[in-house]
Amino acid sequence: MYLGLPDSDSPEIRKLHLFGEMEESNFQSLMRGSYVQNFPPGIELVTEGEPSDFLHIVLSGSVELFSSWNGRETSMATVRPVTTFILAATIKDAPYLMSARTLEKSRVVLIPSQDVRAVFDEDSRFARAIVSELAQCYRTVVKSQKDLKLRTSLERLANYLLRQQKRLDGVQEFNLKLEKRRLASFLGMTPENLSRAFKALQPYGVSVTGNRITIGDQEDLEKFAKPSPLIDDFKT
Amino acid sequence: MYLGLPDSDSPEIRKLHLFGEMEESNFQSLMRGSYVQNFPPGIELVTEGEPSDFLHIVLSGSVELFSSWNGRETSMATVRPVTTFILAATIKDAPYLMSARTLEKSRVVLIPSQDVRAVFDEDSRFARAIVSELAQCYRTVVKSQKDLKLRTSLERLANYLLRQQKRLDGVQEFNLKLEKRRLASFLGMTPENLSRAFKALQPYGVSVTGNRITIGDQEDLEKFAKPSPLIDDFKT
DNA sequence: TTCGCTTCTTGATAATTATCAATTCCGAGC
DNA sequence: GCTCGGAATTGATAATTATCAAGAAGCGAA
Repeated sequence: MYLGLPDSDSPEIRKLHLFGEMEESNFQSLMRGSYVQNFPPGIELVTEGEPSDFLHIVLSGSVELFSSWNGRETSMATVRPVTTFILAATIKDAPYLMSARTLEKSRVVLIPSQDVRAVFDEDSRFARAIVSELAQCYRTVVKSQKDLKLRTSLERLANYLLRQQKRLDGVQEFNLKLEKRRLASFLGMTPENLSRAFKALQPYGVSVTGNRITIGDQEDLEKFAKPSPLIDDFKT
Repeated sequence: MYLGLPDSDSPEIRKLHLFGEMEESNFQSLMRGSYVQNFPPGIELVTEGEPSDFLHIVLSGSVELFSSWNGRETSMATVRPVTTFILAATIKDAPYLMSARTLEKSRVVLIPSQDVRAVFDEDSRFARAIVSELAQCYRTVVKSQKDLKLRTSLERLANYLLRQQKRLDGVQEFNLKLEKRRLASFLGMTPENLSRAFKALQPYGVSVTGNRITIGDQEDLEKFAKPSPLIDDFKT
């Protein structure tokens, strides 16, 4: 009989904001009902429209959130360790609005949604953490919406590169963490367009070899990209 | 000395999901610190980037949420009575991500953010309501993002009209609730483009006179618009 | 290594959307 | 009613972005 999550996995989960402050007994109770699984790349973990039975946590690998309509598909976000996803659907007990698939071999925790809702009612610290996480998610999508509506695709790419650079402490060179076609979809453009956009950024000191990006002159690129904390900062 | 909200306003606020379940004493305490004000049209109530000192509630009139970047501006949402706005910023004690202005003469309640956060910690029912509201907000933006990324402007307009129609119990004729230029901005297009888009929907039975819309053949329009509950439903 | 597959790139073209300029329309205020 | 000014429409044009087709490059499996 299955008795919950392997002990080796729970400490890492406990470290997440979401679970960091809650009562140990409640945490244990959540973990007991959960299970962890390894998936190969390209597996669809979640399908939009289906009931949200589980809160998911990526322990390793990466997961793409995407949506489809009328034969078209768009990448909404990439989830990297260690992060939860589809919290809102779990909380509202509503259908998933996005699908999720593994991009690489990934280790994923599944916590039954009804357990999450039950513990939410018991544990006020957990409740507070959930609120904070949800507010964060909301603000992230709002920023992304502003990015989409206020900027051209070239400006979105330029700002994306600057965000990546900032995340890596301002290094001059770095590798893209996404396949280009997924990056294109995430940025709301076609792969062909992304290719041309990279070229169009050459005059601003951006050069690309495979998935290696070099930002020759950060100031120059910023002068074009005009990054704004109200769109591009992760924290606020 | 000012002693809080006029008694005439609180019942309506109490009716909101957000405040419906909380302890009366906590509700009273929130109301005591709040105040209500009438604004003429076109007043900027909130400016993006500023600290979020108040949770706002529209009691009458309407308020536009919008954002700017690099000299451009886009309409993000319209808030109608009786609804709160900028809850996430209040909860996170983070800067506003959107600005807000009155579209018409409006009556607005201002609740000090720190009071909201304080009561949140005291009152678990209020906390639960906030979570539910935040999750709702989040899901609304995700849907809007899908609308933007997966559809052309013509498809967005068609689906917008169908949503309005549905909201009005399927009436054949109705008035737009927004100026066309604001609708255009909300839909992510220019006013000129919106004008042409209306014409392009004529073959599907849509006719427009001023701000009066007639949907001649709903099925026909739906065949073009392909509405999806995962983008267009309010509730889920 | 080589094969086979997918991704990426490039060029040519088309569709979509934006911009600019000029009317026309409509409503508030006189 | 009339006048004024912003909003909406229309036409012409430009910019942006997508599509289609072909070739190049990269990568894993045999």
